[in-house]
Amino acid sequence: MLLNNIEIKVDCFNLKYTLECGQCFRWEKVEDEPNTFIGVIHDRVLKVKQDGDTLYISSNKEENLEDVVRKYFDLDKDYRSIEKIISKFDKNVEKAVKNTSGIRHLKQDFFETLLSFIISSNNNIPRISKSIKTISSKYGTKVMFEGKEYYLFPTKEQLKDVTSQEYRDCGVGFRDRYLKSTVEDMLNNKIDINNIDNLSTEELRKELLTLKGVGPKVADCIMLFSCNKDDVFPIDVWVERVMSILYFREYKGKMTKKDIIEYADKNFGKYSGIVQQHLFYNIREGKIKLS
DNA sequence: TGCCAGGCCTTCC
DNA sequence: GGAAGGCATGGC
Repeated sequence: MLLNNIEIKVDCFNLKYTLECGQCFRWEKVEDEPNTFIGVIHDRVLKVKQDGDTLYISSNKEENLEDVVRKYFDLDKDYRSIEKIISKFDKNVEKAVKNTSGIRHLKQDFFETLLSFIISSNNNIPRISKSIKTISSKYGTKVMFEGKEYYLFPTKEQLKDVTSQEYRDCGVGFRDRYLKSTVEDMLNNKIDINNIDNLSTEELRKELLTLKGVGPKVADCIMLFSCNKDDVFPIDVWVERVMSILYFREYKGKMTKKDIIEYADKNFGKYSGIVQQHLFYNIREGKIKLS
């Protein structure tokens, strides 16, 4: 038993759904320990177990542990009320939320999320995770936890001299030059990360789209999973699929991304991102049937 | 073997 | 401004 174990009471929170719904890539399920995950976030390793309405947390770093966890898992937002509100949008959302209640949007590190979702484009989750793990172990800071080595995601300074070829050696494929270019831009403070909270969703999207490898989908994911912007609606192949089935059946697959965004803005509004995440997870896990 | 993956960039109209 | 093609790599 570690000295820095803490317990936190939670409501409307599902650890498994939150970590396995595709918004993060650095958590692993612990074998033989039910509902327990280990992940590297920000400046530390976390081991988190959920048992009912209690989280049991240990870490290699005690400093501000509860604050870090509360912020990372967005524990101070009232998701129970939000789920109640969005469940009234329509029967599809109601059913999806019922299936995957307790998904929360993480507040992940901006730089890590930026690079992770550049890597995610036209890629699959296992390979994305593998590439990020390789980059971290090559260039990030080593930390020890429970006798094992873990690596923090590298800072932009730690990636300063990494070449395109070296990124490619980490398995990122053609995205190598996007990473190189974006790291350079971040080193030159092209985006002021201290000012992100002061920007509107539109202002921030505009800035993100100036980075190589960041298109509309990746920009929306970054804003949703690291900037607390809940009013975005990232559209990937899965979301296109689920929207086609649930809301655009008469279009027979001919609807455009613009059609989908307009529908989300009009019907899901400032909760678009939360609705999106439930729909995404439902279709990907087969909880909504393809037909 | 061919298709797909949490798309984006470039080129060409 | 929109459409089409190319792109690394691993899993199935």
